[in-house]
Amino acid sequence: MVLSTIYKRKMDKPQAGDRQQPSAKAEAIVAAAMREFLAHSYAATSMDRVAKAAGLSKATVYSYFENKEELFSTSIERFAKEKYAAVFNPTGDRPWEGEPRVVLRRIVSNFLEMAAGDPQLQDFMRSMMGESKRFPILAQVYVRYIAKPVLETIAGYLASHRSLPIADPEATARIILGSMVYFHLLQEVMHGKDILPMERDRLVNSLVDLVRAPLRTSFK
Amino acid sequence: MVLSTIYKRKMDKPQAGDRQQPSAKAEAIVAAAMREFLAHSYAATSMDRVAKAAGLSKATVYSYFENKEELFSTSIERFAKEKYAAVFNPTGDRPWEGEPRVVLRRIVSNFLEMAAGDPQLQDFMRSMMGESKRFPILAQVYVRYIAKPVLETIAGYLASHRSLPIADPEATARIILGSMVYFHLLQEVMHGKDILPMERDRLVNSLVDLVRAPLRTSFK
DNA sequence: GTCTATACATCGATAGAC
DNA sequence: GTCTATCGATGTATAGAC
Repeated sequence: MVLSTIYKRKMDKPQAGDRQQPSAKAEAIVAAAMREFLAHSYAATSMDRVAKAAGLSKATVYSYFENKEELFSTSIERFAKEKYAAVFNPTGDRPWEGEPRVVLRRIVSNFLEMAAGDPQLQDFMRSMMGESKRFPILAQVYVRYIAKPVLETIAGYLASHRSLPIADPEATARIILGSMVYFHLLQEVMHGKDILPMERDRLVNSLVDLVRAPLRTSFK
Repeated sequence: MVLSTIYKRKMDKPQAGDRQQPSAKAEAIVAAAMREFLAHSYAATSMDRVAKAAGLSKATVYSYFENKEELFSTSIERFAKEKYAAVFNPTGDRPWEGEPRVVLRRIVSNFLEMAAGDPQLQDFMRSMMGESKRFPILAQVYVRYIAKPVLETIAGYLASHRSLPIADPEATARIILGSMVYFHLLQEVMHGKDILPMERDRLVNSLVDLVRAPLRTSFK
């Protein structure tokens, strides 16, 4: 079930067309809530704060959303789907064209650079992880709309280039995405870059080596 | 600076020996706080709840710890250091002995199995990530006391077996640990195992392939 | 030293004026 | 429809009794 469909239902004579055309005011509330929730976490964000950020009174906010939990779910789900487009469509017009090693380098490099420079994405990861117990369905929105399509795209690419030495494309996609995300989590989200410094290119190089041409020398 | 050294200082005549020998009551408070904070997150855990779980009054808790933030930091830091021992010393008496592919398989397999069966570890990851903005120093405790030694151990192992086809042991250690942790985050923490099912062994096999002997067949 | 009782603030949510 | 004002609950932290 899509969370954004459970907007508050008014009891008195709902007009036809209400559902397909959310008001501009509801949009402003969601936009403000998105910013505030991401910046200060669910618990530390008061409804007064959201109302003020939206330029409305708290009562008005409550006339559009049933309660705090629904507003949070709606806002974060919206962000997840918008952000997914950014992650999924890397910069550059034809990111998936070219020689496989070049493509993989471009994809990984773009992701790491984009993630490191996007504080909102770091806050989003914090929210997702931190609230995944209280809002399990929201965590699954992340899995379904971000992780799953990205994994499928990578796995599909690996599988469609049979010349690559990849025995299990789906598992290899997990390795590639997992390495990137955990690198981002350690360096940026967990503030580890001063404690565990590492140039992005070293990770990129080692990941590209996953699809390296087999060596000709024998050893062991 | 180690957080656990900033226990509340009494203003009246501090006795020598107080710092090296925390009272049994302080230990009980930390133990109770650890359970409650991990189970319900920082914001959702009240000091009343901690006090009740410790079998003491709230005023007594405040006589041992300056405030909620200090108690949280102390408790989570304690958990991080205790848990580190469990992650770092996998079950089995000699986990690092044997043929490299066998060793790697054992290490990865043990980690994934242990992580999936430990709800407290999942809660710990949620807390670390979720509170990494409000408590950046605590996130760095995770980096310093868990991620760093694990990465160094893996990298050291890879580096000391020069026959392995590993160009950059430190970056490869990031790939191995990142793949394991993100797998755990997706499947368990983010409740993704029903949406993105995958047998652990498929990830294990693909990771072990990282140190595979180079193929003899040429292609492309 | 430990407890009970309470001060003080904040928050989610709503009633009622306009 | 939107606002102001407020209610009731809860939470942190402390004063004061014992």
